[in-house]
Amino acid sequence: MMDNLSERSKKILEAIIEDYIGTAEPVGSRAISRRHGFSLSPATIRNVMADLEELGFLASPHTSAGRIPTDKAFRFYVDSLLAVRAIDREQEELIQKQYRLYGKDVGEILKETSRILSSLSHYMGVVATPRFTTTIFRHIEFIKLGGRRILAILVSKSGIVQNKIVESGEDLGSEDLVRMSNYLNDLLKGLSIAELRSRILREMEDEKVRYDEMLANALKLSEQTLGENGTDVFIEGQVNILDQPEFADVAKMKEIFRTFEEKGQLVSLLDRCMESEGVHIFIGSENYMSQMANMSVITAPYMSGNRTVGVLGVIGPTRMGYDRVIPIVDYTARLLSKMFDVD
Amino acid sequence: MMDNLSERSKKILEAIIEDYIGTAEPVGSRAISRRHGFSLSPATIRNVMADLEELGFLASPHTSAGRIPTDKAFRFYVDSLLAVRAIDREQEELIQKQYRLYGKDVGEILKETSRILSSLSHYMGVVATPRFTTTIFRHIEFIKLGGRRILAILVSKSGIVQNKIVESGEDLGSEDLVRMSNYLNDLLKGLSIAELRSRILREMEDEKVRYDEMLANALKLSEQTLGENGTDVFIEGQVNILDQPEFADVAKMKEIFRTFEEKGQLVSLLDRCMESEGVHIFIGSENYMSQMANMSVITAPYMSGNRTVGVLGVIGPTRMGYDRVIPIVDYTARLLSKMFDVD
DNA sequence: GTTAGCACTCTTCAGTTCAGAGTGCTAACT
DNA sequence: AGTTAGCACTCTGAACTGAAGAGTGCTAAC
Repeated sequence: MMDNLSERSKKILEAIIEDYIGTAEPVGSRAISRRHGFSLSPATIRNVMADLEELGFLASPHTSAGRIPTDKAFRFYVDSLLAVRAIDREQEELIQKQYRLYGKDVGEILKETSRILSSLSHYMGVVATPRFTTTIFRHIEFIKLGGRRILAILVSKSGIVQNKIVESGEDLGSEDLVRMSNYLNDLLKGLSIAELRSRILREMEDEKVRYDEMLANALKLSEQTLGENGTDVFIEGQVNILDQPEFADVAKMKEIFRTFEEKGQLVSLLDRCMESEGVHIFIGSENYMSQMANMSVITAPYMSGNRTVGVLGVIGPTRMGYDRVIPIVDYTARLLSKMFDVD
Repeated sequence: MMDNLSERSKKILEAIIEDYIGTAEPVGSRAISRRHGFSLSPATIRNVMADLEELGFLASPHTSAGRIPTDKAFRFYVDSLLAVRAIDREQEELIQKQYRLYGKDVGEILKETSRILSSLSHYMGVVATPRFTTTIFRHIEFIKLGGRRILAILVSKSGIVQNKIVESGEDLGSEDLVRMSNYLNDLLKGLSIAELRSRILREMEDEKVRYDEMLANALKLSEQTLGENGTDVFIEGQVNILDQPEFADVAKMKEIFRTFEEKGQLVSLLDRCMESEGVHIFIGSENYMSQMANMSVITAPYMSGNRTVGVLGVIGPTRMGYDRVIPIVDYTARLLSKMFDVD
């Protein structure tokens, strides 16, 4: 689409975008003709810029400022102009070094991942916690707290732990709970969490369950445990965007922080990239959120085995250094996938 | 100390503080003489204010602005002038209604608590996660992940779950792990986590352990599990402070967000209130952190049974509505303690 | 001890001016 | 036909100004 740009126009557009990425300021014709070796006069550049504006790639804040690339320009840049570098050997090692796997729980690892994403990109790092439904069951355990409160612990094959306080209809002893766990662990072995529910419902119909109260209880409890497991998102490096000049304004900052404090919207945004593999890029208005008007999101799903379980990424201004950030996101997703690998 | 203020001076100081809490602006003599029924002329008020400034209770930003209460003034206000109201019946119900205990894990409950604190106070809510060392052991469980990676799950009597990925020296089967859990659960029953370590070390000396490799392994793993469990802090409602006029400045906001992104300092600040019961208040410079110059912290510890396990609180500007916030913090801490109650 | 009066200081805000940056257009050049 | 120099025009941002307003401190009188 729209690829009927002359070679020269493309070069100039690219130069403008790169200047803008560097400075966050409208770029003028003079600067382009001087800084890049075009051997064209500002006047000529201006003509081209006027054309590019016509086509919707550039916009001018006002008459006598330079021009700013539009979302459309960035999309074109990312799709057609950008040569994504492979990740730096150096950065690769940096990421690996920052990870310390052992002695941490999964939540901490995810938070750490988010932190690493933010510190390498200098933007915000986000990691959505694994959606439990896509993982495979490994273990369930009930522990008696006081009264009828029972702590249910659910573990996925890849080591993700979910625990919940559930309430049993009647007073159950510790031995009952152990029996129940054993029964369920046996019953549900190897199923995906998504399948669990229907399996449990089917089992409830079974004759042997109907006459064994304990089993019925076990199934009821497991149902409670599975009910609605929201995804959470770890956002780190929010301060980084305060360094971006385009947000150096109290009102805008408020809006952004408010957006990310309420994580619901972000979750649904990230969810969109769960399906397909590889790095996704959403530029400005492509996020369908007015608050994200000047922000881009670069995401990649991470997997456990061959199942996508979650998404991670970087959020920054639309004028972010895509060539630099894309490989970081990509590599980090691969690395995280490796950690959730079920050999 | 410094209590040799005349009754009138106190009244005036109180009026100034309350005005300042309300408006965040320097308050002038005229305003005081008018708004509060002092039947004193501005000139008289001015004389008193000059004295109060002399004594270090007031400061003037410049010649012709009004005056601002100092940290010392707020301290005096909180200690001597403030009549802490009991919590509103209405608010009490509001808090209770917002809590939904079942179907959540402890982490979510704490985050929720922090959210509630922030939404009721309109400042920032903070909740430090329980320090595991002060809780009582209930259960340990090992689950085999891939290879030598083992997921260790540790549960305290009050239902706090901690999980970690640990590495075993050799390849252990699932049955081994079950035996190990059973052995440890029996061995460590009823001990406080703090006592666990020495108990384990003592057990390692025991003859029967020396000749049973499995037991030795179990102890080693449990040691790994116990090693360094950092406290985390949930901070919610950071956006709320953006509404405070004294921070409506990009540089200050950056500083504040940076302070709270790095949670270490905050943890050590909160730790100071773990020892003694009841509500603690730290005003401005009392926090010994330059970034907290204009902020106050109101905290209260929460318990499990009769042991303090963590701290929660509210962070806001020094000119916060102490009379309103103190009962909120107090009541929330009690409520959270009740949830961790081991009947 | 209290207060009215008044000179003085300092901030804030609305205008105003001015330099600088960048554009768009026209006419000339290759 | 594409490229370029020249120039008038527009808009912003920074610096300066003056006036209004708020508040103080001091003095002298009540």
